[in-house]
Amino acid sequence: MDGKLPTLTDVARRAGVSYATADRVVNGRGRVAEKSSRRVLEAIEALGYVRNVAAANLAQQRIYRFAVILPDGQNAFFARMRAILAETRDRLLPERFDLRVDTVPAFDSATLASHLDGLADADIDGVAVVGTEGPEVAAAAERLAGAGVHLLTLVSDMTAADRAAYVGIDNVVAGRTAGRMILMAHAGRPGRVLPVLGALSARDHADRLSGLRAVLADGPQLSLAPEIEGRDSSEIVERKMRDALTADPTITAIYNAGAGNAGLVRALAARPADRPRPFVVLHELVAHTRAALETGQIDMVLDQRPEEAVRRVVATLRALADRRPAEKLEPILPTIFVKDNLPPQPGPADTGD
Amino acid sequence: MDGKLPTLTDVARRAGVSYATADRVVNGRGRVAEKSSRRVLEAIEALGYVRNVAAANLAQQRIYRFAVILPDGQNAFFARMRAILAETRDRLLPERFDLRVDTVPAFDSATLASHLDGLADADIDGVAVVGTEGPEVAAAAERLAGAGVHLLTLVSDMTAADRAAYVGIDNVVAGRTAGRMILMAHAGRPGRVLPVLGALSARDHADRLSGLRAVLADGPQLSLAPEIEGRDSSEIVERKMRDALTADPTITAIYNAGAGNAGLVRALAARPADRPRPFVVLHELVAHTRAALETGQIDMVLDQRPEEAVRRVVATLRALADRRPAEKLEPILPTIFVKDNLPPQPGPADTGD
DNA sequence: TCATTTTTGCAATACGTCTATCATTTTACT
DNA sequence: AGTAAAATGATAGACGTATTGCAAAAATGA
Repeated sequence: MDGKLPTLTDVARRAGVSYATADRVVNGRGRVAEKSSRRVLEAIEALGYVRNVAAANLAQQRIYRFAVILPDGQNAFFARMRAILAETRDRLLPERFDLRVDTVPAFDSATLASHLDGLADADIDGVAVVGTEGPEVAAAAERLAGAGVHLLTLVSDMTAADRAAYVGIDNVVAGRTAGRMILMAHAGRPGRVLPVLGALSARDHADRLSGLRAVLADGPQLSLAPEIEGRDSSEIVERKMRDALTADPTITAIYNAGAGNAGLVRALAARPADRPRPFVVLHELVAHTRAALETGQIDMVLDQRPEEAVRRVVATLRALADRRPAEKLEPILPTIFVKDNLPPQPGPADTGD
Repeated sequence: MDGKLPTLTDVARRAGVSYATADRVVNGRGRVAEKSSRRVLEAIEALGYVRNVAAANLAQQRIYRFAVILPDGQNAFFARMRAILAETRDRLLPERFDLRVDTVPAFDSATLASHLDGLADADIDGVAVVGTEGPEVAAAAERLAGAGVHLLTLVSDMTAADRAAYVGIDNVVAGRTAGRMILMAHAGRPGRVLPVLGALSARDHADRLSGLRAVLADGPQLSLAPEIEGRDSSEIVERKMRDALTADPTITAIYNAGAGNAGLVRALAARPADRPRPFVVLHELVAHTRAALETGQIDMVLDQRPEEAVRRVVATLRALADRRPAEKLEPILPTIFVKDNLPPQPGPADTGD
């Protein structure tokens, strides 16, 4: 490890070929005899040559152009995601990343599709989109792929579409984890679990619920109440939750696979004073779920770590743009928050490198 | 975002000064009139200039030379850490990172100190070391700082030393989290918690234990058994654990803040058949803790995410080497594993970018 | 105003890779 | 052997920044 690292010129000299030939080999331009190719590869091996990406990027005037498309609205989770993206954008500017963040109306697959079409002409290398089902979107995704633009799904996957990878948590696993925690919290005693979700048609919510069910089968002393569909709206969740708690006084645990948690907490606070509070598991650490944890109104929050998701989006899109093999993308593991391991700030801030 | 980004030449032209003057401003070389400096900064602002790090690194032939020092031994956790470091090293090679991983005898502060002294002469930019207390180490750390080498502590902090940052989990929080889980698993019923640690003199273990104690105070129905000192050895842990379980049949939960988990599981398996298994919380997801989770011999594993630690070490050392402000380093949040959210492979593999 | 100091401009070289062109050599095939 | 095709060599400019030495200009002070 003394002085300097070998350059491609060193490799060429050692292989007994010209720089041009060595370059043809390492950049796979073809038109190289098998014998020369082998000698170059041997020289690379022997010298421990590694391509200098700084020099390469400079020579190519490489600019990575990526876009992330998020649904609009006042959703606290996506607000957090947006903040993380803004920070990531600034951090990556000096390395010639052009990371734009676009917003489209939520659940509007037609608008999303036309927005994707717009990106195909914008000289973009890769796109990450929060998956929305729909034939228009699938068709737009296919057109994108045709235009050489790489596509990832973020947070929520979509089925048919031609996406390179999904970046997000495994929602079945998340539901199973919630179920395991609820099971533990009953310590073998009987109980009744009330599931809440946004809509049964939302894939991620349905997955979480099925994970919950699978694990609760381990504890026959636990029964499941009929699920509440809250449309991710605080008002609807609050009203339906009040009704459910009144109708069924035996409920010992609540799992909300969706949003609308502010209403859930309000309904809980309004329960009869003599009734013990059920064990409550929610998703996403944002201002109000954090507050509810701190004050002991709920017990646990599963957080899908948007920082990690953003980091993986950038890493994966970059790998795809470089035609490198993208790293294996295992699902992100949700972080489990209780009142005792809350990070200093509203949301956890991971570092990136 | 059409064509190309502004260069420092563009900035100079716009500011009405020469390239040399603009360069003096951005690189703080002094000898620039206040007026010129202001005009350059305005031009930078107006054009949105960002320094091209690829070009800069190329021109400077920058090589980041970092070293990580790990304790030797067959410890499964550090074996995992070593594997992650090896992978990180390969991944960073093309970006001109020279990341070496050294091994020193565990708990041998004299050898560690002399090893650190060796690094001071090795033209190294930064070092991360698993903290070991001791005046020799503190003195060596000071000499390192004097030689302009940045020092981080990793996994385990050390008190007096002159380190730039600590990268690792907050062990008090980890203990509190374990305590909260144990509390939940008792669901209000009485119980007795048996704490295990390597040694009371180990700072991280002691911190975890104090966190546990703090939270268990919330549940007056839970009492604490006298802690076992297992020296992180499976044999010692097994023997003492057998004795403790025999002596005190009322134990309902076990928390091992240290290592030696293989012995712990063996002792558990040897308990009288009629005795219900206590609720068990351990640290670090490695092959045998994972297996014990899967087979239902234990309930929960707190993992300190060595991948994240390695990523932060690299990011922080790089920032320090570049004389950039290092990002705020919040403690790493341990991941909570139960049998339902285990990653596909032996250890969780996060991606880095 | 003159001497001195400070500030600025100019020019050149280097970093390692990419890209392209053109001439030359080697190989393959009839 | 002769021709076509394939492979190789030589070379040069570009990318944006760092770094340096030296000359020229401007500001400062007496």
